[in-house]
Amino acid sequence: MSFELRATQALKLLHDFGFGLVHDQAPDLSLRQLAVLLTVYLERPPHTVRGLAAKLKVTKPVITRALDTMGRFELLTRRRDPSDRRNVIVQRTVKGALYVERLGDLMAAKARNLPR
Amino acid sequence: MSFELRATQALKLLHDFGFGLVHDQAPDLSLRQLAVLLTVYLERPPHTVRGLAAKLKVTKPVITRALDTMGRFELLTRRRDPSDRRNVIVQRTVKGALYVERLGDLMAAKARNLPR
DNA sequence: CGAATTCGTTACGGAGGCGTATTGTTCCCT
DNA sequence: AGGGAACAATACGCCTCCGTAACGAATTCG
Repeated sequence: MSFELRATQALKLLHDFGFGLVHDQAPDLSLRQLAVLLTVYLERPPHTVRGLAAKLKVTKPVITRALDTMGRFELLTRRRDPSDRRNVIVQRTVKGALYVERLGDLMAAKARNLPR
Repeated sequence: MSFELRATQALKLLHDFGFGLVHDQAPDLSLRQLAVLLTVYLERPPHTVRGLAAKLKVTKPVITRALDTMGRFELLTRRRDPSDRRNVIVQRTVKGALYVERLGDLMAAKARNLPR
């Protein structure tokens, strides 16, 4: 099992994947929002607004708004940190987990159809 | 050279890739715009507004606007079809080719760092 | 030739994005 | 306790996006 993905194959994968998402009427997230979502689901908690902003090198309102939007889709939730009530902890949701899982499956499926 | 990309690996790849793009201050394109761009650069010409709209299952103004935006970044150009002057042909640009190439390279690089 | 069709674009009202600057809480520290 | 720092959210003005509907230009067809 190797991952020697040539650039041309990577492009086709990206194309097919993006196509699948647009085609499926999935919420049209921006690359930034996607990066936030995947960070929360792939990296180790806890995730704060400040931490996410620093990690992505964007301003805090960008994160707040991304959480607003994706929260509306129920892909994420916010919770106040009990130990330091200034902080907001970003949490996963069932819907979000399913959505992320679908992303992975879709991409893996598209990778399977790549020409050698 | 195989492409058995597991879903979890696909997600990490997507995460790293999105991260790289956001980090590099690349124009924050939406998934739709990315799909349009890659279609033009990967599929065989000619590409018309109508054709792209049909292929992506979106309305024509969506394509027009995507061309406006990416045209501003000089990633694409429009040209009137001489043989049927109702049509607009979407064409590649040097900047666009470089940008797309960079996308492929970035993704291939991220794939190389994937855990087995 | 004139009417109907086919293009891409534009207009419109509404929604959401941006960065900067400000606000309200909560915590820290002396 | 009280002043300052840290945090997330909000306000602001501006820009881009959306879908629906209307539009002008070009072509096709009767």
